[in-house]
Amino acid sequence: MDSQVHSKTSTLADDVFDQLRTAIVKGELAPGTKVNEPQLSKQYGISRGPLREAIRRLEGCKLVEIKPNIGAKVISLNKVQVIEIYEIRESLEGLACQLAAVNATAEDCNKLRDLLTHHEQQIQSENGRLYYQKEGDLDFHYLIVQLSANTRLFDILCGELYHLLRLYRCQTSSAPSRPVQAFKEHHQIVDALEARDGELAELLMRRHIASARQTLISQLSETNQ
Amino acid sequence: MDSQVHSKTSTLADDVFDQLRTAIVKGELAPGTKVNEPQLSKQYGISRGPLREAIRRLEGCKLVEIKPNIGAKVISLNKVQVIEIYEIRESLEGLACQLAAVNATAEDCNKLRDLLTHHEQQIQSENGRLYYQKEGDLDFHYLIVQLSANTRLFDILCGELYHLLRLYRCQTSSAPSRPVQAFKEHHQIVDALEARDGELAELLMRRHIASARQTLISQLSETNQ
DNA sequence: TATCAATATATTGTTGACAATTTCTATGAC
DNA sequence: GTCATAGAAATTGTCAACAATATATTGATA
Repeated sequence: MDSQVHSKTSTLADDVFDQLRTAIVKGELAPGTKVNEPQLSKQYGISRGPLREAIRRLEGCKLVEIKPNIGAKVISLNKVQVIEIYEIRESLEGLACQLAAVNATAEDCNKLRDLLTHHEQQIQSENGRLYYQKEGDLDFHYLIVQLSANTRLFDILCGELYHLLRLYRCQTSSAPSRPVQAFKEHHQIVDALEARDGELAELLMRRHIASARQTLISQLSETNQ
Repeated sequence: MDSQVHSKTSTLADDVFDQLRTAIVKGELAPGTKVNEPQLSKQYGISRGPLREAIRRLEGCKLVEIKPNIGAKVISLNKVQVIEIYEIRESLEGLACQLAAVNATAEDCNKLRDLLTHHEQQIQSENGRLYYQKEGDLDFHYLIVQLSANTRLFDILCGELYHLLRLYRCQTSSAPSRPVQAFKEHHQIVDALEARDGELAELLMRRHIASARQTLISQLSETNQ
């Protein structure tokens, strides 16, 4: 029964990769931070071998940049790069809506409604507002991408781009700046999905993300990071 | 002058990563192949340390899959996954055209024309036909993505998805099946770019890729790989 | 002959040591 | 005080050895 009690299901490199990635995405390892191997190997209680493997994997994910003989640095995004990501999001999440409109069941749509209702409740209280702004927005988008049933699309958006946006939000301590409007738009998108109107859902989603991008661009002209 | 003659500009792990990635994308390391560490470390004349780092980086790029205590395997795509990629291409290359229409200079458009003319000449001879089908098609798309000036878009398409398509073409020994029609469509896209009509360029590109996807889907119903 | 267990071999995972390079520090010249 | 240089310290790159696990082989049994 417990025949695989002896075999480990993960390696040290895998574990540390997960921890490092989480630390980077959550901002605990701030963008631009140098990755110090002796320090981290002590901190995680492992030798430098598996640690370096984890760092190389992060390099493959483009979460750190390695320069020979110098070391790895946590990536840091400037506003131009974030705007690039928003352009891609607009395109890809439009696709996600199109596909989701075909796949989503009534149950799926209810789930989306529940999520929005829950966010609405959270947004009432001031601390909840913070919660919604920080994570809730992406939760909604996350679910829709799942409904697209396109695995690679999911990987690109939920496994890469959303991580980077979280990173950037930590980096700049910024939150989505139009939560109430966004909330309304989210409901409209679910309306379209329920009506199985993929074209409309795509249009609304693209417009939704384009608005957020516009907000970012206007911020760009103010400060210059 | 030659003060940096002593410092290496790349590590063994970097070099081997490049070689392995090329080998995978070119099909020399066939999809599904097990990555044998002792064998490869002998072949490249390095120890297993940097080799494993290179493999971990490939894992980050999703070109190999590693199972603990078992090893790495070169990824292999099935048709469903390729169709997923085509869906994403349709979306992202539409975006690329939109952006390229804004950025492309007259010179850039001439470059695109030259490329197509060159392909036209190649396509005359039978062996050239093979060349065009194998690489020429992607060359055209590559250039347009460059003109989009969106660095991350370039990374996703040219640094990931095109690699995977090459991989798949090697895997199945298949070539794009509608080269003449594609050729015509390419010219139409350049027409739109020259006219600075981003909307039209996007429409044409999306239709162009959608056609290729349709061809794939009809092949899917015949054989089942 | 097929199946299972025990052993042997090969492969992967991990570590610590050493070499190569960079970064920090202190000394001295101007 | 600033700058350059030489040496010291720290960090990265590489390797070989060992431990842990998986795979292959052998032989015994039904």
